[in-house]
This record gives sequence, structure tokens and C-alpha cells, in this order.
Amino acid sequence: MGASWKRTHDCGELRAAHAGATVVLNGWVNKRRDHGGIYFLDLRDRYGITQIVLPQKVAGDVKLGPEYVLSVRGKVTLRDGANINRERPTGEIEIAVEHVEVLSSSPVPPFPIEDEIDTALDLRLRYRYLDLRRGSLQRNLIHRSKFIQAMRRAFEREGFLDIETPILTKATPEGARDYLVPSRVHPGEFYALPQSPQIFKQLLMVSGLDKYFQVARCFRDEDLRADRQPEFTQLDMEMSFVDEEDIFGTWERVLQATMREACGVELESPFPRMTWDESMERFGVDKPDLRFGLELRDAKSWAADCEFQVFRNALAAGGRVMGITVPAALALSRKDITTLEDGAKALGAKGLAWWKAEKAGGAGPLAKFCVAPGSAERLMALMSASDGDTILFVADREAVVRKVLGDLRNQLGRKFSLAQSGTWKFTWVTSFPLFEWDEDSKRWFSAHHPFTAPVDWDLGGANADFAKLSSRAYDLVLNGWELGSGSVRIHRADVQQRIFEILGIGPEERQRKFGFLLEALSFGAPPHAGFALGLDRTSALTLGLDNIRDVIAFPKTASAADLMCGAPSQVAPEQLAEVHVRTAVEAQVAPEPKA
RNA sequence: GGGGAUGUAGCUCAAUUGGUUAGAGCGCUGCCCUGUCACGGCAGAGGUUGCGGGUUCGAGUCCCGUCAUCCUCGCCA
Repeated sequence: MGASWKRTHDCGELRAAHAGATVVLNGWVNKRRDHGGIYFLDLRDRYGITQIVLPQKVAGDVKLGPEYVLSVRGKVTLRDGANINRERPTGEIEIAVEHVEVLSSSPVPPFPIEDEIDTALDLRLRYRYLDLRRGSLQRNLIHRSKFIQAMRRAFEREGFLDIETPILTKATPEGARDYLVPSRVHPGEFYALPQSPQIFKQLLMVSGLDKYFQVARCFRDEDLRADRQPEFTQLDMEMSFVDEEDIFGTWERVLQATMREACGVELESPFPRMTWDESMERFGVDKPDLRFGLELRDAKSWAADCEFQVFRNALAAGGRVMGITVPAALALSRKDITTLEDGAKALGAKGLAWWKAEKAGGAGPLAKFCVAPGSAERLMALMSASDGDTILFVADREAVVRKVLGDLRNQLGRKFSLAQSGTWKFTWVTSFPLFEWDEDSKRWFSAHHPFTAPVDWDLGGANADFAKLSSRAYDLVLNGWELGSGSVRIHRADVQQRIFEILGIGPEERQRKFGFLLEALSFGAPPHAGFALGLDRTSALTLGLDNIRDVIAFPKTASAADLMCGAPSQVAPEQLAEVHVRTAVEAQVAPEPKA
């Protein structure tokens, strides 16, 4: 026999059909309504809320405070018509209590445990275990769990092996800042936490495991954002004897199955694809939100011979003149335009030229340059504008034009609610630049990572313009969010050597930093490619959330602190000595605990 | 590292131009109430105005610094 306090049902499952049964429920006191002679109490667990009815004599002198944990035994009773609560699945019944046992008491919680809450985030994070009692956060975690489990099943069906890779690994010279872990056994040496399992999954391909996947925790010591935590979770995968088409096809099947099982959404495939160049040219960003139009348009052919010096100078200096046509239906006031211009200037634009388009000449700062015969018509045709539309122009270096107009487009999308929620516009963005020039160190860096295959194995030959080389890297973008990225890898030693030369990594340095990988690749590496999907972002996005904190049980603050457990924290001098570390920071008095 | 916002009761907020004893709702405590489910009624407790300086006859309010949280630029191969 089990203990008599153990539940026979959960707080969400009893219905009218259970009437008459004697049951035991366990849960937390959610709300109390004391009517003197009769006492109502809502008992809550992960599965729901059930109303408990206590005649006063049963409640007696036992205190049943908020968030107390109870075991209640009683009879499932049908409610009279007027007393049925139609808002609740369990609303047709209630429990007429015969016995109540307090399993655990509680102080009054620092904030109410309710679905909708406007409590300050730092307080919620300090008492995260209470925050997580709230139905809305529990539903988020349940969704995330369902999503990840569906994805695991899909990869298993595809023949992938779930293989774990080390958390204590080697510091990587490029990329994000590493989290370091001092070694006790090797004085003065450090492990690094993985930014991703990148190198290990390539080694697994060399090993012939063929198809690998893992739900992998990754660590990057960089500043946080709403969509970035210092530790985050990826669905990481790699395949052998494949090219990007196999990666795209696998992921499209996996995402279709996952979205169907976890979200009840049918995705169309194949997903659209566009090159990085196309994305930058049409949307100004490398993660376009395809739920709305407002694409960027090139005004060069009009601007080149117009009277507006700013436009002509920008072109003469090798820059661009581009614009966005805002349809008349989306009314922009002068004040709106001023606000948009302020935003544009903050991003580096010198100004925002605009024209209220009309064949008769229109209005706005640009109107006086559109008076020449045919000029207005020509510009309107170029910008796909009709009478009454407003066109916003930026003239500058290409990078500035794209950045400003890309941001402007997203702002307009938000302002006019153009992006419909519940719509899932996936797209692959391919052919990213292979290298990026770093002005500070005067050298080239890999845009993705140094093992990314170039589109052209010859790397453009002897006199190549490295800035123009493309890589076989790709991102998966959903509704304006970068969900993940991957690439076809270099499996040819000669190409890898050439990449290192261009990056300015000499033979000695190469050997020290990547020797084990290069050696492994020399032992018969299959052509391979992979991808990793950010599960925090994907979970959040499929729930319609704009902050990944809400799908992470124990997230960190913008300063990478855990307000609940107090990490990071100082450690005892003995602990530091053991790992051969001395801090450069003055020893400080430990801060007062905040409670 | 830079920019912006916020910080007043357990929680969410208010407090006129710098001016009396810093208020309200919710929650909490006590009493009353047999059909509530945002129960209702009466009464009550509860404050280092984030912290430290300064200006002033007088500071929640103005100034300087600092801390925390959020958003963001840089950063994130």
C-alpha cells in the first residue's frame, strides 16, 4: 500500500464522469475564498486547477495559506448548473473534502503566482522556482520539451546517431570569447567551454559515423541580447558524403515533422533560397522577414543624372542610392518621417530624403528635383511607386545604405503590423562572404569559420579579390530571426592550407591551434557538411515570444548573472590556489546577500 | 566599453513648481458571511523613496557619483 497522502489523480483530469469517486489530490493552494460556513480553495498543479470545498468543520484551525502544499481526500461532486465554471476544464466538478493534510507550508510568496504577471523581472529571476510555477512559463517549457523531443525523433528516423561531445575542451583562437576553466592537474593551463561542437562533429565524420546529431549546450562569453544568452542550446548535426542540398532536404523534412507534431503547423517545402547578395540587395539584412514586402529598390539610374547633388555625389564616390516605397495605404505623417530620419541618422545615415510621389511633382524635399519632363514618371517606375506613395531614400556607402534601409524596413513592418503572427516564412540564405577584412588588425578573418568550403575551390586563382569570394555557408532564417547556420566543410588539405595562408595563420600556429583537426582530415576525410539550429530561439519564435528567457528555465540577466544562485561569485583563496589562479582584481568584501 | 529607459509598502503604481504626517489598488493579518471561482463587508499591520554624497530653511522631486534590471550599438568565427 502506498502512503495515504499520495494522489490518485492530478488537478487537471477530473470530469463529470468521475462523480461519486473518492479521490486524493496533491497540489499547491492557488486561491482561497472563505465564506465562513463554507470554504473554497483552488488546488493547482502542472496539469490544472481543481476546486476543493471544505465545510468549516473540516478546515478547522488548520491554516491553509497561499502556496501551501496539500493532500486532500474527498468525493468528486457534480456542481449545480449555476455553479459550473465554464472557464475551467474541471469546472463541472469539485471535491467535497473529507480530509486535508498539509504536506508543506509556505511564507506568502513575494509575487502572486498567476499566468499574467507584471512583476519586475529581477524579482522573478531571483525567485525563479516560484516564477516557474506560473502556468504561462510551464506551458513554454512544455512546448519546448515537445518541440525538442519531436525533433529528436525526426533525426532518429533519418538515421542520425545521438553522440555527446566534450564540455571541457580546447580554447579556439578565433570567433567568440571563450569561457575558460583552469586545470588543477596542469598548472597554468586552461580548458575552454565549447562555443559549438564544431571540430568534434567534423572528427566524427572522419571516424565514419556518417550522421551525427546532438542537443548541445554552447557557451560564448559575449554581451547578451533579447535573443542571446551566454549559454544556449543547439540542435547540432553533421553528415558525410553530402552537399548543401542534402542538408537543406534533411532539415526541411525534420522541421516539417517537428512543426506538425509540436505546433500543428504544416510547412511547405522546399523552403525558398536566396544568396546573401540577394538578401542584402532586396532587404538590406542577412535575415530577412519575408512576411511583408517593402523591398529596397535601386534608384541609381534616376539619381545618376538628377539635380540633387547629394545623390550624385554618393554615386560618384562609389556609393549607392536606394529607397523603399511605402504605399499610400500606409499613411506616413511628416512627424513619422522625422522619427524615421532620426533613427536613420543614429545608424550612420546623413539624412533621409523623401518624396511623396505624384506624376505632377508630388511633395517633400525631393519634389523639386522631379520637375523635369518625365522625371517623376521615371522615378516612380523605377521605385514601383503609384501616386500618393511615399518613397524614402538613403544615399551613402553601400554598407550604410543597406543597414539603414534594412532597419527602416523592419521598423515600418512593426509600425504598420505588416508581419502577421502565426505565419512561418522560412528561407535559406546561402553564399555568404568567405572572408571579412578587419580594419583594426589589418587582416582577413573567416566570416563563418576557417573550415568553411569556398564556392570556388581555386579561391579565385592568383590575383583574387578576397572580399568577393563566397563561401558554402548558409543560414536558416524564420520571420526575420537567424535560427541557425552551417556550411559545407573543407575536406581537401590543399584548400585548407591556402585558407590558412590568406588568414595569415602560419604553419607553426596552424599546427599548435588546429594540428589535431588537420591531421585527422589528412587520414581520409569524407566530404561533409552540417548545420546547427538554435533551439532557444526556435522555441521562443514558435510560441510568439520575443525573448528567449521565457523558454529557458534558469536564464541569466543582461550582465550574465544568475540572480537566483548568485553566480558568478568569488571563491575561497584555497580553491583558487588549487587551480593555480591568482586574480588581478583587488580582493573585495563579499557583497551583502540581497535578502 | 557607449547610448537610452526604469528603480517609492510584499506586488503594481501615484505623489502639482522643491513644502504639512509619502497615498491608492492588489496581496497579507484579524473579525463577519453556506455557493464562491477577480467572492463580499468591517478593521488593521506594512516605507532607509536602490545606495552614497551635494545644493537648500526644507529633497521621493534638483545636481554629482554609484549599483541593479531591461532594451540597444559595438561584440556574437
